[in-house]
Amino acid sequence: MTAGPDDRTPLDRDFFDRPVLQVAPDLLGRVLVRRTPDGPIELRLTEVEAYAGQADPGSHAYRGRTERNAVMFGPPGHAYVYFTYGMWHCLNLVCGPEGHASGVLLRAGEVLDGHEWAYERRPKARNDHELAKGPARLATALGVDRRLDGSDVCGSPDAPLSILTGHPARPEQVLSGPRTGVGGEGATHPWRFWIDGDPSVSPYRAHTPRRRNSTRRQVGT
DNA sequence: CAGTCGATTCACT
DNA sequence: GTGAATCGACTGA
Repeated sequence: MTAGPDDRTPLDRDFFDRPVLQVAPDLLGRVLVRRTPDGPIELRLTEVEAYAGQADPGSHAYRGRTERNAVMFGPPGHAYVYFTYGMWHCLNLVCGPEGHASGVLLRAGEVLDGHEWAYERRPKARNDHELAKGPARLATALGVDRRLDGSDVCGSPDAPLSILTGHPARPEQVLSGPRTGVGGEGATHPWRFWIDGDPSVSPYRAHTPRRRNSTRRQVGT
């Protein structure tokens, strides 16, 4: 690895003001810094997914702007954090021009620093590679919740979240495939990107339609 | 206003 | 591989 002098330079907003399919793979190998009162955690991104605005049936922005997804419609370089399954958070980075509502879901990464704090939040992780192996695990390890929704990742160097240049993955290291857990039309596009062979990359799972509510069990034959 | 279900994870068979 | 956990946002009546 050639540790250049610029690898800790924050990415500027122009980096995110590009088509999401360009930004997403380009985020691999970059370093996400999460600063908390406890201390900083640094994460090298190894897996991401692209969500392509209002035209994308798999995106939260598909049915237009709501209170929850408002940040996606705002300027690039901000965090979109949502709460799901009643217990998890997931972290996205908004990209493309304002109003375009595209974003990149940060699905996995390798903890480079701050392991102590990451394990404190993820006591079930059995090794370093499991700390942020999956989008909700990543957000948990980093202590990210809805309070960080809208947070600028291209802002001050003391901000709660920022993205550094890192060592971007070379194109030949990057693989792509269908998005995890996305069903219907949105399942067909290979808009999930990961670093080939990295142990922190999460396993692929097809979309699983939820079972019928048990409070309304089926009656009759 | 009630019903449905989710860009998931974990325990268990 | 299957099912539970758990709650807020969204949908349609």
